[in-house]
Amino acid sequence: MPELPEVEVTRRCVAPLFEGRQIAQLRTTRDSYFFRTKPRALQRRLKQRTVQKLTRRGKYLIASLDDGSTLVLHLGMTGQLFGEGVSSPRLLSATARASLDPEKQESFKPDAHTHLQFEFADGGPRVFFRDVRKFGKVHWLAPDQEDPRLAKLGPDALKITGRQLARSLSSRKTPIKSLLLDQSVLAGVGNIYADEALFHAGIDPRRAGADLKAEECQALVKAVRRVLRRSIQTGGSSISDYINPDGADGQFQDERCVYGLTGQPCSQCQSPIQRLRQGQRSTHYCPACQI
DNA sequence: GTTCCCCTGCGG
DNA sequence: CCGCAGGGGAAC
Repeated sequence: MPELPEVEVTRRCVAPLFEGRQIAQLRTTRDSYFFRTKPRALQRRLKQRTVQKLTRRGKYLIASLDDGSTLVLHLGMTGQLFGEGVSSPRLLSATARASLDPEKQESFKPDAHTHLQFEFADGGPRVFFRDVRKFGKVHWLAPDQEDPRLAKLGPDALKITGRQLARSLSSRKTPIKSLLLDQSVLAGVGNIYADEALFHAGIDPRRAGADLKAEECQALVKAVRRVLRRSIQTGGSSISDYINPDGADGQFQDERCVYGLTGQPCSQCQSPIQRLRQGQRSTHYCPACQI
């Protein structure tokens, strides 16, 4: 679910809940694919550690700890990281929601999908990591230990230059849409913002990477930056699962031009937005505006 | 390059 | 019942 903007909004919201606080205890669910580091080991490694800084690389959140070790978090498709006290029905499944009394503003209670509960020594608000589909990941790194996945990330999508992009695309016959999703080319773009950026740059998602001219690469990185910045400003996109850690919906979904708008008239030319399959993901684009 | 997998829930 | 979903990794 979350792409760079949602991860960045999440980081900004929860950083104050992590930074400078000592973890007293970590509660977890039972072992699953979610845990790259097993629950027991995670609990042992984090106990008594103080979080110094919460940073972001691409779609990863990285907590640096006071003993030089690192906690790496990825939200996957349905991951939610938020502080205790948030009251939001969207955190719950439809069935769980139905059983809630809408009158009393009940705050979130950890449920079966709440895989991490950070409890702090100051006794203040806990931090929860909830993930229904468990495509999210948590991973602990010893001091100086490198994560091969992080090492493979390309330049952050907010920072990559047209020149850098052009260089990565040369000699690639893969469709540009798929290349935008490739985190080793640039880090942070996912399915929504890839489609939106290609629309704003006027580029057909099926074109081979190597086919893009220098000016088009320039236009594309500008479009990528514009949609990502704008989405961060508006609190991200709330389409199905995502909500801000402060419990509010993002607003960027209202500014979408193509994603999830199959059959709707293009905002520029009124042609119906088309949908197609690339890899296992769907792509949305305007057949008239994007060439 | 595709294809399939991980997992759960929703909506047609 | 089926196909769909802001992700990523591994196997053909």
